[in-house]
Amino acid sequence: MAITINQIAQLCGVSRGTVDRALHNKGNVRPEIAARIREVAAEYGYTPNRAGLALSRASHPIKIGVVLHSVQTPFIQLVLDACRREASNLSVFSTDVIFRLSRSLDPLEQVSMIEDLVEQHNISGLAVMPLHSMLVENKINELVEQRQLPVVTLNTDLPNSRRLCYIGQDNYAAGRTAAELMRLVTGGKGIISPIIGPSEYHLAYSERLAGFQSEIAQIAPDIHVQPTHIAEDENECARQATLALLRGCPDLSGIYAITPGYEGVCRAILETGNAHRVHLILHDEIPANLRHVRDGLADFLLGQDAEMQGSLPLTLLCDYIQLRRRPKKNNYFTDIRILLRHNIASLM
Amino acid sequence: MAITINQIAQLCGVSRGTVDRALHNKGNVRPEIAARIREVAAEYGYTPNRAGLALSRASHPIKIGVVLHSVQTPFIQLVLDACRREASNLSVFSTDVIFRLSRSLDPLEQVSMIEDLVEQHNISGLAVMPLHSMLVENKINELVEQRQLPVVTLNTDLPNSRRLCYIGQDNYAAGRTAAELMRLVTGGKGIISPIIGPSEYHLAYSERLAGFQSEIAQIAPDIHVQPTHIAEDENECARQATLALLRGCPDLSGIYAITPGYEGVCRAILETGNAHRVHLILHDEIPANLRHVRDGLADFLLGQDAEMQGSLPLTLLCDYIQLRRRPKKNNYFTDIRILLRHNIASLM
DNA sequence: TTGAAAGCGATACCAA
DNA sequence: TTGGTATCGCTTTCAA
Repeated sequence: MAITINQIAQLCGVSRGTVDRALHNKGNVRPEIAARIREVAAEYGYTPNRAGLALSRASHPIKIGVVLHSVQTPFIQLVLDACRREASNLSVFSTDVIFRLSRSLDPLEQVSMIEDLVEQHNISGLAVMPLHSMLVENKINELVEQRQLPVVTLNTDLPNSRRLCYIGQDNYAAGRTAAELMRLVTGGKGIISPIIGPSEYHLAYSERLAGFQSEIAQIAPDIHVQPTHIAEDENECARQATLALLRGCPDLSGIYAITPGYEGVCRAILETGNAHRVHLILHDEIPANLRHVRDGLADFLLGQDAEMQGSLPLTLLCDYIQLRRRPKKNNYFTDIRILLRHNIASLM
Repeated sequence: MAITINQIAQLCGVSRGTVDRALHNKGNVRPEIAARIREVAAEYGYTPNRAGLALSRASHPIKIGVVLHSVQTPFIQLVLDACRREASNLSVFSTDVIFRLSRSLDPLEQVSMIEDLVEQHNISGLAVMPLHSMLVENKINELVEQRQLPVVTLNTDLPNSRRLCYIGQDNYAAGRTAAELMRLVTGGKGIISPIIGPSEYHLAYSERLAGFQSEIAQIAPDIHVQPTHIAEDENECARQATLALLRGCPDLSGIYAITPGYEGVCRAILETGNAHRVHLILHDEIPANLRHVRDGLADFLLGQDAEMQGSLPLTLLCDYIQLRRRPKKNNYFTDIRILLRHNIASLM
């Protein structure tokens, strides 16, 4: 059993209250006594008991804000689910989580959501899936610098901001992985079209495409890459674009579906009836996509760990706020999961 | 905030002690009052507050036993690390974990380790990586039936025992996945040799081989599978066997290394100098194997989630013991991870 | 059969 | 600048 605040008090011949004040630098302790207390605490490796901490906080829970966008997409739904689950675990530690969810890609809206959490709800930490905009970046930096609020980014990063850390995929590496898999199934030749939705505010998407293109150029110079851009990452839009693509390019060897709208892509392939010719690699480990892999329409699925993207940000913030424990890493890259017909049974 | 035992007491007009006795069936409560208390608890969805639970238990921690074998192998080391980490998290819940580790494959020793934990240490739950032996199976059943002790299996299962659940890979599916990958890289023809250590007491190993063989037969009938059995899952033994294999079969297309001894296999391939001809698929996400993938010696690595295999058994046991919450699933299959050069950067 | 009280570890607040 | 006390939710023990 670790040492407790009571034992430190006894060892130093003072009361618990004094120890508490000394360890939290609240003043009102004679400097030499404070020093002695901190010394003893360090010597015995004092760590506050979390059950005690939680219980004493029961009437004044800590609040953590979560800001997500694109919540209508199935993958972000999974992240949100994981986040809610972890939130209910954290209620054990007397920590409340407040959600602000958006379906749009509007940086102004995101900034105002953050402001609302800070001003109205007095949060002690923020987990955000940031839009790729200076407005958001500046707001994050302001929170960190002027309010000492810990901020973590999830799913998509703003690497130049002053966030504590990032939890999510290395999207560039995911794109490179897709390239290698495409080389394997096509034999390294033919025309491939990545299909990508609007990526202006969504760094993750453009990184996947860049990784794919750069890797194909290196390992399969005989593959011709011809991106298809769609106006919205949504099924009908994706379907129309895929239909046009398949008709315009009958000898297409492969499609790399980078952004949501997967159902639209799959329907278009089925409708044009060349399911057996076009190789297909999809992102996002959602039930519908798993079914397409099982049924043989898609060769591979690239998954990312929704569970970890939802839970780890809250865990890290909670540790930071309660125990002042800084995250060990700057980037917590989640797995780049490769799923095919043979290893998805336990996920369905 | 969930309802507390105090609030239930007030609602029912009795004291906390009475509520406690009623909810835990400790007797000494008038039946009609007990019924009323349980009714109110159910109505308001009472769940004990874990911080309170933990704190009150601080002086009498719950004890959980962990029994592992093959601890000298690098993968089990990772499982053990994860297990230790989770154990230190659980100390928050006033739960102590006692380890019994073995390097051998002796069922008698495993049984006596379990007995020691039960008799001498009075554990309230057991997580075990079981040997494939009736001795172990009977012992597990005895604990469950005669002592109502919850038992979970990890890494390797005894599906016919009365364990609460299994946490680990679906090894048969892992073997099938290896088969598909081998088909991809070899083009579906040639001679392939799975290399496998002693699997008499180690169900996981024989399942991988069976899965591999059955799937190859289905999807790549032109591949000839020719297993190599080695006497010990250890490097020098594996090296000798691999050298003999490569010399005896110069046109070998692929090796599927199923059990530890990977370093030996890799050294043998490098020594005979045909690193560029033989395709290689390895199990186990350990640092040395990751390096072989990075360096191009191995085509694929099949990983399993050591983290989850170490932590989930303890979490589930703790929930079961403290909250009487039964695991939701009979099998918690961990990911069958496919790793190649492009998606391992974040793991190294 | 029931209730009251102490204790677990930490924090907050009031009184000295 | 300090110490004492109440509080959080639950279990355990002792007394009525």
